[in-house]
Amino acid sequence: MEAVPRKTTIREVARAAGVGVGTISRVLNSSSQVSRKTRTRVLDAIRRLGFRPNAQARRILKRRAEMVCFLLSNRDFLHPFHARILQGVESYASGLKQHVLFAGLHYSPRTPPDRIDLPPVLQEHGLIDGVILAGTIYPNLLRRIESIHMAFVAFSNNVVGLDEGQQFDQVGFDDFNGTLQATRHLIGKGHRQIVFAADISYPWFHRRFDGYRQAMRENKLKPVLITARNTQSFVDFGQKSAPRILARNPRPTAVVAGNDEIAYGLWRSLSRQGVKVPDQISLVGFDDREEALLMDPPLSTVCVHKEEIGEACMKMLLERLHHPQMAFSHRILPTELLIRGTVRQLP
Amino acid sequence: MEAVPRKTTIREVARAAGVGVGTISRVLNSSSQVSRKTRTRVLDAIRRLGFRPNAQARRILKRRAEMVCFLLSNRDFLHPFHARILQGVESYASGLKQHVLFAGLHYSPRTPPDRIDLPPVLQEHGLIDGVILAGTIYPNLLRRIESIHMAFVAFSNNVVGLDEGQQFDQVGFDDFNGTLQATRHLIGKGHRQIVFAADISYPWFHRRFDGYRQAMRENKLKPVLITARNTQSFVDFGQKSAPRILARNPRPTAVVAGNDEIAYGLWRSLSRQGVKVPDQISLVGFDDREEALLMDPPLSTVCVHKEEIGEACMKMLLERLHHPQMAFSHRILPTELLIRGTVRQLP
DNA sequence: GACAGCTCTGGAACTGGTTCCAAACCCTAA
DNA sequence: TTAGGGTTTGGAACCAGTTCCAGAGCTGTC
Repeated sequence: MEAVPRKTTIREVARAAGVGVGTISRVLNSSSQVSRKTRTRVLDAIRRLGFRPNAQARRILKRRAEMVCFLLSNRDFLHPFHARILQGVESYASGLKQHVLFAGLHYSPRTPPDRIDLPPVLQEHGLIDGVILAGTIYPNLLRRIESIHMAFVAFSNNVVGLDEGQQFDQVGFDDFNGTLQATRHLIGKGHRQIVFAADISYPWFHRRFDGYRQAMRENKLKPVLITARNTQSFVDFGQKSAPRILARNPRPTAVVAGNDEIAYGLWRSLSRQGVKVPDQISLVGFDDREEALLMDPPLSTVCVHKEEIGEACMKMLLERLHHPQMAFSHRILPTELLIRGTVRQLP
Repeated sequence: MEAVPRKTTIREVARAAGVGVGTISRVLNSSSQVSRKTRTRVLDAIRRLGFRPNAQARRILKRRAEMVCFLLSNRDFLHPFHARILQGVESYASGLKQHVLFAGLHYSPRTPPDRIDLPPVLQEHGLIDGVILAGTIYPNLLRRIESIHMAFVAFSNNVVGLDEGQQFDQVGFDDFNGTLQATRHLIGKGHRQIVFAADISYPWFHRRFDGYRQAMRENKLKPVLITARNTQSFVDFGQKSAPRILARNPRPTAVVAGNDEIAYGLWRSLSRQGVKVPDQISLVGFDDREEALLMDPPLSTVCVHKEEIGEACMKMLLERLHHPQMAFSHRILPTELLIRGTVRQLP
């Protein structure tokens, strides 16, 4: 361990190695021709002086920050779902020597775009090359980001209230086919009385409902939507919708829940009333959140590869940065049905 | 919306406002004296040209990146516990116009310090001012960070295998007093047969066990440690320790679980065997994780203010940066006992 | 009217890298 | 020995800010 090697500059290294500053730069960027002899001499000096190039200085010239921001909007806590997307972004990014800044933002969908108070990262210029938008995204935020001419990619499943015309880069997963597949699976297991539980005023639940409905219709079955009122959370929604499901006549043999939290609430409420899952009622969730494995038996659910979403967002953002004129793209990743313990084969 | 205001520089603004570059800089940094008249003229030009100063350039001169890195070690996923710490860091930081980079790292406790392959952020120089270490921290990582002369603060509860001598800035919460308080609470409710369930080879569980033991001893009660073998997770640990608890004679009336996941596993296993919580056995957890509220009834647990930890880490790191010679500090935040539904008053 | 003392301002020099051009160098062939 | 080609190298100019110093401008007092 040597003593405090404070801020050695490229010029000092040049002097120590007896070469010009340009040569040091060439060695550092392993670009173009430097003779083997000079190269080792330079590398030696670098090691001796404990030199590490100042990243900021390079960035000015390169006109690239090699940094992107992961912006989580309107979430008061970083849920594992988004945390995994963030991790996907980070692990892909770090492989390409790109860095990821984390920032949070709270705003109202009704604030005019130019009034949205962006976090400090987005106020400065040149700090980041682009943004990945996660959390709930309203059109005014999109317009705000556009107005500062910042490249961005949005995680599209939580985009709300978008006027059709608006075009931008987005990555999401397939809500529709997820429930379509899950419902077909239930039908394949002999179920006929299948209901769907969620509040379809959320656009993603609406898409999931459409998938469920499609599967029901193609089998000439009647789709039924179950909702609950005055709920404080998705788990609560699940709990409150349980009695409504049990009250139906004939009683449903299976439920497609809008997401795993609803499924969890449903399961808890059902078990409390002595209704066994899957013996008396089968259950399928969506998202593959932590709750799925906390249930007993573990929940069959539609799995979303969150890290992959993050990776795809980062990849798309980099493409945008390299080709600013490129047409906008919307990538939809497939989902996967995870068969665990909450679906029973009917006789 | 004006058309593409690409990279306006301070010199262009100076020309537009008919002043020198120094004046622009002075206005931007709201430092020292600039006459009211000139100031408004400059601000006007800035607005007209849509000028945003380049952050990188300033950083070189200021010798401050105004950026720190949140480094999550040896976790293959960003658990809500750490996610909340990250959010605490970010929200405090952004108030002070500091930025937070997220990075992950995997390493073995046996890798020699200089062999640890740090993420790109830490390899460059001047990109960040300091690091906040979260996740599992072994001594070799601490030495590695020290060797690159980077300021850091560690979240101390997950520091493992530390030789006493090593000094560094750390923030943690009070494992010992948490279980001490929780156990006293149980005793106050009339419980006498209380066991503690966790694998105390983890240092934090050992500290929690010590707190439990202290409470038992000061009431002349015999501490009992319950463990389980071949477990895949904490939840599994809880499940597997349930039969061991029930097998004891006399049967315990209460359990202090090492954390909420163990408590959850315990609860699930107990309910499956028809043992009611809290009617037949009381239960207290630790950490106040999501699982606590997913239980039925919700779990009484020792609450840790995670955002506060993040905030304290950031605050301490900034102090270190301003006073590099300052003595090391170790801040221990208090915990809070959350009384919910899993503790019964004994007659 | 001269001089002191203050505030305000312009712009050169600077930060620590990269880029590029011209010059030096090396080797081969005539 | 010299010309010609490619390779390697030095260093000035640059990027987009900050800092600092000298000087301009203003006011007030003797």
